[in-house]
Amino acid sequence: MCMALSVVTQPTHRSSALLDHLARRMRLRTEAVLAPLGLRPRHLVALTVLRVRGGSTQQALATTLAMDGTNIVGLLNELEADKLIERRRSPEDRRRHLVELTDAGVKQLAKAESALAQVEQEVLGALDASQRETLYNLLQLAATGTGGTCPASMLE
Amino acid sequence: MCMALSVVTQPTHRSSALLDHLARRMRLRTEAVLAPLGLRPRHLVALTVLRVRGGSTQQALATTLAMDGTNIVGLLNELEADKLIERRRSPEDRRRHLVELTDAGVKQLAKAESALAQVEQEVLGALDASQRETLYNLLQLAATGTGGTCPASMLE
DNA sequence: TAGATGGCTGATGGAACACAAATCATCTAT
DNA sequence: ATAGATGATTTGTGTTCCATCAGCCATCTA
Repeated sequence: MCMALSVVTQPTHRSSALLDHLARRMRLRTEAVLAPLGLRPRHLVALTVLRVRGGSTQQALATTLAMDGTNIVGLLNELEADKLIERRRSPEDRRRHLVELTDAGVKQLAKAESALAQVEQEVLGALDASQRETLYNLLQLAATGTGGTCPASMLE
Repeated sequence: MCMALSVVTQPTHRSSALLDHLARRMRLRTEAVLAPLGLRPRHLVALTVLRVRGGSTQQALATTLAMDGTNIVGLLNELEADKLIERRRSPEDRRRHLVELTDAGVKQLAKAESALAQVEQEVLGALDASQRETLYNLLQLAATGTGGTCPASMLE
C-alpha cells in the first residue's frame, strides 16, 4: 500500500480541500443537468437520504443534512409540491411528520441519477470503473456510518 | 469485490449526492476550525492547488478552481494581504501574474492541515486509517488527474 | 497602430442559509 | 387538568458566496 512512502512525502493527508474542490466541480455540472428535471443539488441529497433510510422524521433529516429545521421545511415543501415526497403524521406522536419518497420520487431520483452518468464521467474521468466503485462505497460508508452494499471489510 | 451484488441491488451508483453531502458536513466543521487562522475553506483549496502546482497563472487557477476570473482576483487579494501568496509578473508575458506560495503560506497551510485532523476524525469517523488513505488517494487522483503519492495501479 | 488578452475594480443580483419570532397542534409531567 | 415543552410551519432579516457585466489599464500580437 506504499504507506511508508506517502507518510514521508506528504505528512498531512487532509482530504477536506480535495473534497471541497471535487464537490464544487461536481455541483456546477450537476446543477445544469438537474435543472431540466426541476431539481437542484440539495433536492438530490435529500431524496438520496430518504431512499437510504426509507423514510425519516423531519428533525432527523435536519440533523443528517446538517441544516436548520426551518430550511428543511422549505426544501420539503418544494419536493412535496412536485409530489416526490409525502408527509404523513406519525401515529405514535402526531406532532411529527414522517417523510417518505413517493413512487414518483423514486422514479425521478433514478432518472436524475442516470442523467448524472455523463457528469460523473467528466468529473471522475481520471478514475476507472473499479476505483469509482470504491470511491462510492467509501463515501457511502462515511456519509451514513453504515457500509453501502458491501460489508466494510471488503472495501479495501 | 462484490461487484455483481452491488450491480443488482443498486443499479445506479451516483456519487454526486454523497460527495455533496459529505463536503457540506466537512465544510461546516472546517469553517469553525479555520476561522482562528483567518482562513476560509476556499482559501485552503487555493493554497492546496498552489502547493501541488508550485505556482500558477491566475487564469490557470481560475480554470482548475472552476471559478470566475474576477472572483479569483478577490480571493488572491485576501491571500496576498495575509502574505500567504505572492504575485509576480511573468517574464515572458508581463501581463500575466505568476502566483506562488510564500514560506509563510506553506507554513500556514501546514498549520491549517494539522488543525483539521480533528475535523476529519469526526466527519470520516466511520472509516479506518487505511480507508481514509484510500479515499484521499482517490480524491487526489480525481481532482488532479494524476495519482497522488501512489501510482494509480496501487490504488485498489 | 489596432485589436486581443490578462488582470483589476466596482456594481448588481441570485441562491443558499442561518437565525429569530410568532402560531398551532400535540405530547408530558405534575 | 393544566402548564410547559416540543415538532412543524410561516414569515422576515441578514450574511456569504458567487456569477455576471461594464469599464479600465498594461501589454502582447498581427
